[in-house]
Amino acid sequence: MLKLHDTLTRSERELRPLDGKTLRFYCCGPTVYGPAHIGNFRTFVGQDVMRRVVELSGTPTLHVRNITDVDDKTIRDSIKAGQTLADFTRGWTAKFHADCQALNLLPPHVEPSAVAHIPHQVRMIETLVARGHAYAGSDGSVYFRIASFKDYGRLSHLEDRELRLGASEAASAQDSDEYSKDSLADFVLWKARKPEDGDNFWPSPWGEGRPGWHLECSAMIQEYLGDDFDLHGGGVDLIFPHHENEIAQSCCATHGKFAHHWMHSAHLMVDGGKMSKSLGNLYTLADLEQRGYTANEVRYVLISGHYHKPLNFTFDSLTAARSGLQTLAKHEAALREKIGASQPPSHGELITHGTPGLFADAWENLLNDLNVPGALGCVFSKIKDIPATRDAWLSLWFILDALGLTLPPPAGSETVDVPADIQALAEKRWQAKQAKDWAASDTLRKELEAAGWLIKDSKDSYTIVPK
RNA sequence: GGCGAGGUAGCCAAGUGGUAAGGCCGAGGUCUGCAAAACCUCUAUUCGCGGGUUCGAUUCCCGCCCUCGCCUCCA
Repeated sequence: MLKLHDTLTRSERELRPLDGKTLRFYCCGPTVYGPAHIGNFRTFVGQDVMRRVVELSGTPTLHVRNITDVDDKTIRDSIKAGQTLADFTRGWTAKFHADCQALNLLPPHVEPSAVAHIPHQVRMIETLVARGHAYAGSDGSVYFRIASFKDYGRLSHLEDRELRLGASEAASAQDSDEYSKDSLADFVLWKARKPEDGDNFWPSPWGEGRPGWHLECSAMIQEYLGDDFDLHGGGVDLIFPHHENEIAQSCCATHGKFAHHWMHSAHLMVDGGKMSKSLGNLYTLADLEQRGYTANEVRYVLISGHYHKPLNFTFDSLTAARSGLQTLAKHEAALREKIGASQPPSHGELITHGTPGLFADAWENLLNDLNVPGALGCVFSKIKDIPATRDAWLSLWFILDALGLTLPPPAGSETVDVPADIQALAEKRWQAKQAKDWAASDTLRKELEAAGWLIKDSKDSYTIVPK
C-alpha cells in the first residue's frame, strides 16, 4: 500500500481507494497554447510514477486529466495566429500528446476538454447561485462568494488576513472589474463576453461569456469522478488559488468532500534558479531533443529527485542520466541474453504477474511516498551482481516499469551505416595492426578520429562507431 | 510581511537518535602493442551557521543565514 504525503493534512497517509477497488484521481492538465516545458512535465511524470506504483500494487486506477482549451491565453494566441480556438488548441494538444508518449506517460483514461463541458460548468454555477454561494456582478460576470465557504483557505493555509492582502493589491490595480464583486477576494466563475474574446463565447443564463478557469476542473471532476474521489494532484503553484477555489466550488455545489488526498509536486529549477522565459532557461522536450538528448533521459532526470523537493535541472544531470541508463541497459542486456528472454514484459503483464522479488527494497522505497532516488540507489547497488534468472530479470523490470523507464540499446550494439571510405580506412588499419605495424595502425586511427569515427578493437575483430 | 518547501561530497541525490545509500564526473589498478570497453579499488571524520537536549545529533528543540515557491489568471 502506497503511503503518500497529503498536502491538506500535511502528513503521510495510505492511499486507499474509497470504493475499495479503483483508485480514482484527477490531475490538472495543460493549458494548450504552446508547448509544455519540462517543468510541467516534472509534475506529469511524478503523477505517472504514482499511478504505476498503485497499479503494480494491484489497484486499478481511473485517471482523469483535463485539457484547458479555453482561457485568456488560448483565446489571445489563437486570434493572434489567425486560427479558430478549436484549430489552435487541437494543434497544441496533439503536440502535448506526442511529448507525453515520448516521455512514456500512461495516457489518462479520460481526458476531458473544458470547451466540451460548458453546459456542465453552467449547471454547476446555477447550483452555486441557487445555494447562495455565487452571484451575478454588475458586469455580467458571476462570482463565487468566498465568505460563504467557511473552510476557504484550508488547503493553502492562508488566513483571512493574507487573502485580504492579496485583494487589496488587486484593488490598487484599479481594475474596473473588481468593483463588480461583493468582496475583492471573490473569484470569477463565469466571465462576461468582452470584445477581445472574438468569436469565443457561449450562452448562459447570465448572458454570453465563458467559464472561469477554476470551474472546469470542478465540473469535469463531478462528471467523471463524482462528489468524492481519492486523489487530486498538480504543481505546488496550483495550491492557491486554483485548488483552493476548486474545493470551494465543489464542496458548495455538491455535498461531497471533494478530493480525499492531495499530491503536489515541487518545482523544477534550472541552474539553481527558477525557470522563466525571460531568463531564457525554459526548456521544452523539443529543445532538449534538438540538443541530442532523448525523452527517456529527460524522464530519468525528472524523477531523479524526490517529487516533494525542488529539483535542479542542469545539462550535467542529463549527461549523468545518459550514463546511468547506459549502465542499466548494459547489465539488463547481458542478463536478458543469459536467460534467453526477448522483449521486456509490458506494464499489463507486470501488473498481473510481476513481483518486486530481488528488488523488494527498491519497491519499499517507492511505497514510501514515492522515494524514487532511494529506489534507484537500490537498483544500482544490485544490478552488477544480479543473478542470471528469469525471476531476477522480471523483478528488475517490475521496478523499471514503476519508474516508467525504458532502456536504450547498449552502446555499440546499434548498427550504423559506415561510409565505404571509412570502412576501407578501418580495414587498412586492422591489417596494419595484424601485421603489428603499430605506427601505421595508430596513424590510421588518428585519421579516422579526425573524420569523426572511433575504432574499438576486440580480440579478433573491431567495430567502428561515430565519435 | 504572512504561509509553505528546501539547504548533505566537484555535480546530482537518498537516509538515519548511534556515527553518512546510490548515480555522474575524477583518480589508481587489472586487461590491452597503445587505446576503447569491461571489471576492481578509492573519493564527505562530515550533513547551511550558532546554541540546547542526549551517553551519543546530520537526524529532536531554539535562534540565525541563504535558496525556491505561493499570497488571485504559473506544473
